[in-house]
Parts: sequence; C-alpha cells; structure tokens
Amino acid sequence: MSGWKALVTRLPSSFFERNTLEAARDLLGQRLVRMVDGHRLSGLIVETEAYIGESDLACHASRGRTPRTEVMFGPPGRAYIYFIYGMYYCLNVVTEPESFPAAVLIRALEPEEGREWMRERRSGRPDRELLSGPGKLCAALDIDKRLNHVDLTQDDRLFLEVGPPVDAARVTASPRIGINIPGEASEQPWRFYLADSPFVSRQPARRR
DNA sequence: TATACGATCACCT
DNA sequence: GGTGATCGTATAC
Repeated sequence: MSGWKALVTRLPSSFFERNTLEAARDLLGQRLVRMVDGHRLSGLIVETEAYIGESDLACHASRGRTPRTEVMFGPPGRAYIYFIYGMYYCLNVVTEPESFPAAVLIRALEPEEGREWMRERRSGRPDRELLSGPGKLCAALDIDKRLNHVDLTQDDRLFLEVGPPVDAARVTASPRIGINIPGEASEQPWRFYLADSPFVSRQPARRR
C-alpha cells in the first residue's frame, strides 16, 4: 500500500474522448511534461480554452478539413500545434471521438520542474511570466511544429500526467481571449482558469 | 501568384 | 490604453 502515491499516471485517451467543455475544465490542475535532452520540464495547467466543432466560428475547423486542421478530425489525445502571428506556436489537445473536430488550447501553466531551463529560453523573465500565455509556454518548453500530431497518451517527448486535485471553487469560466467575431463565438464562456492563480495569462478584471 | 489576416507578445504612451 | 513584428494559411484572383 505504501508508495502508491508515487505512481505517476498519464491521462488516458478516455479523458479526451468526451465533451470538450468537460475536458477543458478537468485539464486544470493536470501536469504537462516536456522532455528535453533527458530533462523534465513541467507545469500545472491553470488556464484552458475549448474549441468545439465546425459550428464554432472561432474554431479553426469551422473552415472545414484542411492540412492544418486535419489532426482535429483524428483520434483524441493528439497534439494540435499551429503557428500564429508569424512568430508563435500554440498547443492544443484534440478531444471528442474521432471525426468530430475539437480541441482544448493550453493557455497557461504554473511552472514546476526545469524552471532554470525555461528562464534561459524566456530571457530571464520572472517565473510568473514563464508560461503565462499560449505562445509563451510553447517558447519556454521548446514546443513547435515538430510535435504536431504527437499522441500525448503515448509519446515520450510531450505528455500529460494526473496532477493534484483542484478545488472546484477555484475554477472560473469567461469568454475566450482574442476572439473578435460578430456573434456568439466571442461570448461563449469557454475559457477556464484558476481565478486565484498568479500564473494565468490575464488576471481577472478588477472589482469596483 | 497575390493578398489579407490571425486562438500573441513585448514594449510603448 | 495602443501598436509593430513576422509568416503560414486560407481565400480570392
């Protein structure tokens, strides 16, 4: 019995083969691990966003099946990594059963292992800013197109582990960041984050 | 082929 | 609060 806690479990494909909103919410608190030169770089997920199907105009798959979006139509648990604004990558995890195109964007992590290595890649920025944004975390963890399509339930370079339980009271929803499309896509509360975390990409709006 | 733009970020006022 | 950097992708010609 003693020692069972030391067993580290990966998130299985059943975690991703379900409703994207549930997966996005439940990814909070889980651990993303990147192996680089035998070193573990990791962080706890504190912010996610759901992109759900061809009818979601903010989802890249709303434009149909293309070379870029093809991975979203495939099996769940794979990485969908895209290049944006000419200089950043963003990491998503594919969700829902195969042929339903959806994914969860990993927007921010609380740094754990490998902080010194991350600081080097992030120009010595403070820990709070190492992984506090989708482009930042890919830069800090050396995540780019090479890892597109990777099976996060099997791969040894990039994967997800079960993290410490998260108190449901900490979980907050809001509209997705950076979506400026007329209509409901801009308003759906499909961003999930830990409101009390200093490591999210944007702090909650000031109360007044 | 040509062009407009984006699920961002860092730095500016 | 605002804006430039920089290029793959989608779409229009």
